[in-house]
Amino acid sequence: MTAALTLVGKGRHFASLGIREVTRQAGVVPTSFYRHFRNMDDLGLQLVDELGLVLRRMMREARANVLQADKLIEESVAIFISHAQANRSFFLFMAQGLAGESRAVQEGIRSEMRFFASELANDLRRLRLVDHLTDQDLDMTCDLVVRSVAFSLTDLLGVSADDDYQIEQIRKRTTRFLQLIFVGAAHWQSAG
Amino acid sequence: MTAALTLVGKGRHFASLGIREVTRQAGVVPTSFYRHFRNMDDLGLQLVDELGLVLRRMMREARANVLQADKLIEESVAIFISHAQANRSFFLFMAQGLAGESRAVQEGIRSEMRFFASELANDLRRLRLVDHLTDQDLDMTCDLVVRSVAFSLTDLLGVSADDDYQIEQIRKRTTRFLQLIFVGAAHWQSAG
DNA sequence: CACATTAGTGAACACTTGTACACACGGATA
DNA sequence: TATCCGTGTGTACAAGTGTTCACTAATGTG
Repeated sequence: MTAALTLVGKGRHFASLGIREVTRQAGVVPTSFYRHFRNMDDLGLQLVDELGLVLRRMMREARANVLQADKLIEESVAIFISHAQANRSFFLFMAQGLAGESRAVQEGIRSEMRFFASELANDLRRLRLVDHLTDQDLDMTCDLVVRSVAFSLTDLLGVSADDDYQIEQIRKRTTRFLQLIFVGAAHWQSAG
Repeated sequence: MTAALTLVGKGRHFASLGIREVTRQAGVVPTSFYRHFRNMDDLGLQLVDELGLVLRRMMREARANVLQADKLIEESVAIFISHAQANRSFFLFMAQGLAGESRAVQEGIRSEMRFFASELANDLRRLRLVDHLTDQDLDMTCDLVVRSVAFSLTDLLGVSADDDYQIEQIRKRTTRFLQLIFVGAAHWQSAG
């Protein structure tokens, strides 16, 4: 699995990886592959599971670090970006998988995103920041937030990991996106 | 090119297509490929160019059909969805290419999206619907709109083309996303 | 008409690919 | 101590891969 991620990190697309290629990168003979996975789709699914762990760690850190509400968005975006940098290959895999070849992987990633969105909704509810929204409207808002962040991810992964200027631009833009969405949410009742 | 799109439409990922595979689908001998393209990346780039045409046709239709402003969002989303259905393979290719293997294709698609967003900004400006926003804020809003719609695209392409119920759900959700964003934009000044 | 250009053909090349099979080693269990 | 069991190895095979080259048939231009 690490070998596959390494190749993805080098710019390859997961869908174009072959069994021999992955085992070669892992420094192991091709037949060993079958000791662990039935095929590449299977490997992809196990990667999705690990992706879940990465996301949960990220949420935990965000909850621990975001103390005062007024900086909530900025802090969260910063944490997200630093995690995306630290696990670049993982997030690359995630971005690829969303429109990938395996329906199962696609569904898995989508489901991780839904989970993430619902956790976000819980947190916001708990912080009593969104009392005027119905549950349904809050879910929608969080869904949109997660999608926007996920899309920013593809921006982020498109620039080189040490291009601080561009990364800062992406951070600012993502922050403003979320601010815009929350302004919308704050005034939603009047238009809903 | 049609052959490549056909394969993508059948669920294959563009990055995993080979020259022989594409020519086979095209009913032509492998060597003929080189009469038209230098390699698969080249083919991808030419597909991006054609994608531009598809998008432009879509914008033209939207401009022609969206007459009264109060239904602007709903109408536009509907037109987008019907175009996405009519050119499923093209949009599938676009969704894949955003996180694809070829940096050039990636950049091409991104640039088409930027163009789309800037045209949208022009239209909104012309309709005098957003007089209170600075150019910069309007650009940001349109960027977010285009991204949200693009993400909905991956939802849409994930369900079968004749699952009317699911498609209707996606249409409604996308519409509400955009409404939320525009509510945010309408009140942006107070928070910006 | 002669000619150049374009698109397609078929054979050939040196590799790479997925997968099967029998086998070998090391650590845990009984 | 003997026996599994998980992991890795080496060999093998049929099929598929990208790319080359020289050849041919159709097209439109002088």
